[in-house]
Amino acid sequence: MLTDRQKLILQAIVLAYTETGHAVGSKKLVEMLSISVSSATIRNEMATLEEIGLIQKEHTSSGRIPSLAGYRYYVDHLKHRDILVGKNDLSMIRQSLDGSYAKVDEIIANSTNMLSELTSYTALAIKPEISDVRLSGFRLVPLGNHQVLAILVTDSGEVESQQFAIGKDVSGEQLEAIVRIVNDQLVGQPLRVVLQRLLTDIPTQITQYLETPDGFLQTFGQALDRATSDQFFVGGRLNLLDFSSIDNPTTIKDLYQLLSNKTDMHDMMLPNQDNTEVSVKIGDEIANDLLKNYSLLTATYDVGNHGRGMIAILGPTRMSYSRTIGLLGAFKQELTNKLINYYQFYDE
Amino acid sequence: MLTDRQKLILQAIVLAYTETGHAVGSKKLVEMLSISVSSATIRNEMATLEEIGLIQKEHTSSGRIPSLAGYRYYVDHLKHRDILVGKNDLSMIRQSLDGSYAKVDEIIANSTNMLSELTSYTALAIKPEISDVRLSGFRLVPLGNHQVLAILVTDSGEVESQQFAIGKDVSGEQLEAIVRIVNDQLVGQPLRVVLQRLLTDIPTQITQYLETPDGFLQTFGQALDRATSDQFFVGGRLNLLDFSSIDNPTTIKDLYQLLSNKTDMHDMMLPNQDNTEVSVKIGDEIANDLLKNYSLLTATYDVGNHGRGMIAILGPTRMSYSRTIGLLGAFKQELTNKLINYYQFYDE
DNA sequence: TTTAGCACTCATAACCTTCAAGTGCTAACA
DNA sequence: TGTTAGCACTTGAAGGTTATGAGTGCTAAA
Repeated sequence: MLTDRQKLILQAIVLAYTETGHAVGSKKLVEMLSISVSSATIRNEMATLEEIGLIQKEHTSSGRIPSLAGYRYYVDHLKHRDILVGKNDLSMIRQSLDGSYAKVDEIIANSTNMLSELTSYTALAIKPEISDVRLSGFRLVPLGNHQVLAILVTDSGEVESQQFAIGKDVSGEQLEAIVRIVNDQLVGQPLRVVLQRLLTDIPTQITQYLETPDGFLQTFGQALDRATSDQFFVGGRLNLLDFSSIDNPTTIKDLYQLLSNKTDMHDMMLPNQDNTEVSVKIGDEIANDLLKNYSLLTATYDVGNHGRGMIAILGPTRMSYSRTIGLLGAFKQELTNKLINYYQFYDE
Repeated sequence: MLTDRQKLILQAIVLAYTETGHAVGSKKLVEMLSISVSSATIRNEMATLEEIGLIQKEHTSSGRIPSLAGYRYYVDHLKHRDILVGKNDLSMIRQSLDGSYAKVDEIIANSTNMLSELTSYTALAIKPEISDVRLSGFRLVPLGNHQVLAILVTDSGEVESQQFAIGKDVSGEQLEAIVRIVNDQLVGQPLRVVLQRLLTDIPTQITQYLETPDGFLQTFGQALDRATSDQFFVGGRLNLLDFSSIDNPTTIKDLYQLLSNKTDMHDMMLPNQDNTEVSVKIGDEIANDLLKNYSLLTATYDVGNHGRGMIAILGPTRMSYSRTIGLLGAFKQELTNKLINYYQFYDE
């Protein structure tokens, strides 16, 4: 258990270091704290804090910087309880979410851009997901010139369309027959079942009406893929350049690679079990070696029967936790409202 | 006019510098050239070349590097006439373009990726454009839940679809009426006319059938926008990190910004008037200050009545011109074949 | 428990030295 | 006239030295 003075010192170190980026020495702390003790006393306290493992030195005679455990302690116990969100920030958030959107994708994509701009870090988002999305509609629209547009609708409200080419001797009746097959057997099924049957029994059925069903099946598969997996958004990738050590360009490339991999990121973003509004993972708490110098803040938003999604901020371990946590929390709130509002229109 | 020996020396300097990145001295040149003159003679020749402005020093006592004019001279007069394209490269190109594609976009996007991988530079591409694309088809497909999918088809074969929401009291007849308006008045018109009328007389007509036509008009506009402007592809953006001076992260950000601006890039890519298969712009020949340390190679491909497009490579001025020009030329050829083949299917 | 005092450590920057690569010039040579 | 050897000179890069300042840990006294 830390004494009050030790807490004060740790807090000051975190604040000063995240702001300036320089290690903090005992004299600086005396100035900052307006506490009436000498620097020697502070030094003694710092020695204790270092022993506990909450702060560390960059080299023998340097000032102290927070250790990962130090950040953790700060986030858990020392940051301001009622986190302040600047009025400016809040109105920016509201303004950016205002306006009419045709797709959820737009709202989410816009959110990542906004979040990354507000924080100068990198923002991630995952669309609202419900556990068992089902295929709720299917159309084939002939466009002329042997082109057909396939349209998939899911019960989560997603619409995916993709064109494909058919042989010139394919008639409208044949297309209708295919639509009937899909409607009878696949509509109403969970997407994963649809995906599976697309690989097993459906092809043979289609073959009766379409000599070369590959184009159609591929199209269908791709659209399905998009409907299930294209739910991951990244904003402000370039901000990585600002806060990553650029010495090694391979690392940056690897990072970019990582950021485009939905499944990896999804796993990493799963929140801690601590029931806080914003989950904070610091350094090696993130399950990926590439990110051991980063922190990941995640907030889960809930839009009722339309599922839950996540928004997250990826920044350096020495990020401004108070501000960023506050911002993410506020954004989550506004986004939730916006989405509920958006869906209301379709739900009646 | 350069003597043969001067040409030889300039060529050697360009080759050595583009390969190693180090300035080339007189002794190195003696080794490379297996010419039976002394380094002093070479030095004299180099002094002449510098006077002419084809090579330059990095500092008083350094070896020489090509000046922009030097690269230009090399490209115009010294590079191998029959540029070699490695068998490996060629088969890679063919392989990457092989396979079936549902959209031209996929072919082009894939091409930029391939080109950037093969060259380790950044690749750009513009889809085939015809001067006067017309709207050739329009549909509205109700999807249930107050959602409607608008589908636009152009006579260049583009298909764009976008969903939008309608009030719950809108009937099928109303939608049909709208389709009729569009079919009667807009289908067959050039896109720019469509775009214009969308801002003038169409809204009033739509209002007769739709109380709040904003959603529809916005959707239509967006889809049109995409059909006309979403034709620009970039591959291997990250390669910029390898060959740009990373000292200044702002510059990298600015570059990225620039690369996402279609119109700017389009203008820069316009080929020189020299009737070569691959147009080469070196350093300040590119009409943008940000790119004054880069070279831009452009090849125009022609797919008959489906228009022309461009593919391009953006790399450092000290790029390997022979190889890259060869590669881009070969790629252009293969891409043309592939596209002709692709369109043939629809043209009959 | 707190503090003043002090010896010690280390990163950083400034300065110097050395080294290798390269140049330009001159004078001699074919 | 073109070529060459020779040489003094320049320069960036690498390595070494030194001074400086910010900081530490420890000791002994208050």
